[in-house]
Amino acid sequence: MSNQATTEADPLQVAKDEFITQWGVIGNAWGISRTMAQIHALLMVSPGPLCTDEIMDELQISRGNAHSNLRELVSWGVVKSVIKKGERKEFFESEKDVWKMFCTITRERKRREIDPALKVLIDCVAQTETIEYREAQEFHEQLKELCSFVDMASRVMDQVASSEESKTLPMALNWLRSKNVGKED
Amino acid sequence: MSNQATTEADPLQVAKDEFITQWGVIGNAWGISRTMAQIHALLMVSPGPLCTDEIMDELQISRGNAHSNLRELVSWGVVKSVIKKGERKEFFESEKDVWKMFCTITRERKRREIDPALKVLIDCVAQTETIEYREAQEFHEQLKELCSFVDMASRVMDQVASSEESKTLPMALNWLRSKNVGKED
DNA sequence: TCCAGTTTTCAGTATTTACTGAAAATTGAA
DNA sequence: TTCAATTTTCAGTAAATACTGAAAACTGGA
Repeated sequence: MSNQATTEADPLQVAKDEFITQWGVIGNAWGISRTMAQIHALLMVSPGPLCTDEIMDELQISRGNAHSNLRELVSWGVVKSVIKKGERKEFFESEKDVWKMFCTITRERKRREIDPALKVLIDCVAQTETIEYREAQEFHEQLKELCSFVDMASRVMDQVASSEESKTLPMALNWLRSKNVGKED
Repeated sequence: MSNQATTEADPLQVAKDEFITQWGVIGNAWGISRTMAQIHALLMVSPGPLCTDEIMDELQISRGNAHSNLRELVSWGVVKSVIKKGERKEFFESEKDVWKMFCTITRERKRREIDPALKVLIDCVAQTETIEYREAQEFHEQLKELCSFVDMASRVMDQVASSEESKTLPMALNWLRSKNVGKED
């Protein structure tokens, strides 16, 4: 069950391993492949950049697997490749600022998941624009609501992703609270 | 490729089929099984509740498949089972208010995805509390930041889920815009 | 109690996704 | 240009997930 090549009982190493393993489980529950989440976790808690072989060794995975998941992480923008001078091989390092990481992921999810959905919905709305019997109009209304909701969500994500301050989240929380007073169940 | 049992060229039916198919594709991109998303779409655009057989027939899927995906949708809270008087079988109907649907899903995702993640992080933080050399402290700091971020996100989701007004999203958009003035790239 | 209608379960199978390991391609130093 | 280091690709395989269909369990009326 262990992901480690080392068998030592260094408490720091143990804690890191535990974190990496659990982050993999979480990632999996979020629809991210276990390995990708583990690589991300490993890079997040490593003091410096790591090369492919170190990652392969640490997580006991093949070169191909490490390679493709690293590329995927880079394409999401949460991991950057760095070249150390004198060294020929590529090293990888994770963004460590949680808020920046969140903004990057938000931007990317919007682009990959929300935008295409919106496009589909707009097409469907257009298709039913001209049909006039009653059931068609109900359908058309339902789609329009979905559409404007997704559109709104898309705009919110744009704004979130471009607000560079990590204070935004706590402030949003207060703002929401103030709008929800007396609504506890 | 068609999901339909009927072959008619009714433009409304065509548009609905298109929507159902596409919603399946979208759901898939979001980590929801294609079939589950399709059943949800079908119920969203049906004028009244449908029974299992109607769904099986419409989407050309087996009873077992329809059954388990319907249970899953019910457990998410986005579909309700209704019993028509006189009829012995169960019917299913989707929540149609988009904002309510969003709140329900937010609540559920928080419970299933955020809460367990937070628990794991808190455990890891506790484990590294007492180790004192420098690298351990960096790791500990990194975890604490992650932890407080996820905790904050969790609270935001709570608030969003309990704000019953569909106006909340547009208002949030304005609020974010006002905080982001002059930040366009 | 019996039974037809209906829901639930689940072993077997199909489909999709993830991973391996080795061969091919690329790179840059000499 | 050569060559060793490194990255990339990809056919084959393993693992995970989704689905089927039929049998078993349940339900309420007669």
